[in-house]
Amino acid sequence: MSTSVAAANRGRPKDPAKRTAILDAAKRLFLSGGFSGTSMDAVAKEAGVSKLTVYSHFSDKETLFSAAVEAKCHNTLPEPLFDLDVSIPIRASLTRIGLAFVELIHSKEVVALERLMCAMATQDPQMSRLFFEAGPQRTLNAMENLINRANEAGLLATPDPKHAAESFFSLLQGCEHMRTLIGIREPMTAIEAQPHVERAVDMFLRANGPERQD
Amino acid sequence: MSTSVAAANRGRPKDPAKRTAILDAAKRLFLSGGFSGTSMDAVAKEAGVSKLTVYSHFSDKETLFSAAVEAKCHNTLPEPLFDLDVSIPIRASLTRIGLAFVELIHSKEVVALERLMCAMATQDPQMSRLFFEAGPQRTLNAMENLINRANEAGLLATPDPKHAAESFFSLLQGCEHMRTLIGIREPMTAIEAQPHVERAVDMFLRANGPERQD
DNA sequence: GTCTATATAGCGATAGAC
DNA sequence: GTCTATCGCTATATAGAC
Repeated sequence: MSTSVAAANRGRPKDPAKRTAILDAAKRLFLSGGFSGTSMDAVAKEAGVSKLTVYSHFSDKETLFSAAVEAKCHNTLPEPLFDLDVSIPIRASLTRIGLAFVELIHSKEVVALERLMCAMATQDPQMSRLFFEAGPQRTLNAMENLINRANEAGLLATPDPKHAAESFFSLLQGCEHMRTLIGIREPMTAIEAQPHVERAVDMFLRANGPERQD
Repeated sequence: MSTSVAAANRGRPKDPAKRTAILDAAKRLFLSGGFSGTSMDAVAKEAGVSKLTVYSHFSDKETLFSAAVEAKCHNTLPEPLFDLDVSIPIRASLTRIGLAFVELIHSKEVVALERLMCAMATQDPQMSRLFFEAGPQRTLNAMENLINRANEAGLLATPDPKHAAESFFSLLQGCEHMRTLIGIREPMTAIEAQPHVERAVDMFLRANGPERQD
């Protein structure tokens, strides 16, 4: 009642540039240091503002964390990648998607985000849900649609497109991605990715190619 | 020089039961709360001893953490599981391994450990290395050996046993394991695991079965 | 008596809230 | 910038084994 809209806009307006600077700083620090490993002091310092300014834009640490993570969750493969071109071999289409996927999941940003989501599992699974639906789930859906269209075009003969999409990305992840996640190897380079993707596509086509024997 | 063996054993001996209690408490708390999320006070309380007792057994927090993690790292599948029985169909052998693997990686203990290793990636990758070599790497090696023996027995025709082993476990992990890791679904039940494993074995045999066409 | 494990209390540093 | 809670860690004191 007492806090009317008019009252809320009184006084010196908040600087949107500072809000952006705070959010950017929070994104960097939370992603690399996690929730408890990042202090509000550090965020303020990184953003070049006072701690009070941080609290004036974001009521508490949890709110700032949520805002930072949400802004980082939209890591997906470009949609045009999943536009099926029936005039080129399906193997080429799958290889192109595979290479882009491997590059994505080995990017510094996605690796850091996945690590953070593992940490959030025991604290706030709602945040993980947000991430998964904004990122991986969209990619899975796009792949399933592509498989359906390839089936209709006779390029594939996949009995179960949903599980086929999951198996394709599982193969692309492989064991190397887990090694990268836990920090015992560097992210895959493009040179390393090529044969890895070819093996995954090979296996996928053996199970789902048009010449498959049932 | 001055601290001889005789001198070290003089006086009131440390209670081994308390050391065990401290380690057990540390294992529980560190695995669920992580390093910075677990206080030495909490460990002392959980173990039912004073904080100084904790420090008398483990010189500092890092040492206690290492001891707790090392004690938890030996999660592997039983070795007899990988003894190839050439008298039963290879599909049955693979299914048995697959079910055990899925059950293992969806166990509370392993999920918590993997989450912890993700958090350690940015802090102490040496710990992750320890975990991977004590656990997953052993399983990968055992599988590679089994594939080699199956090849010799004519049960499989796998051109690249090492990569085949990795692809097998990648398929078994699937997307559901990532969902479990980030906390957006419950671990897979045995009922759910059965068809999942069958699909993975199907795909593996299509690529590596003796009747494969090159 | 001598040595050491354990307990209580508290130091210094740092975090988050305001 | 101030306040308070809490962290890792420790100085002092007590209890127990030889």
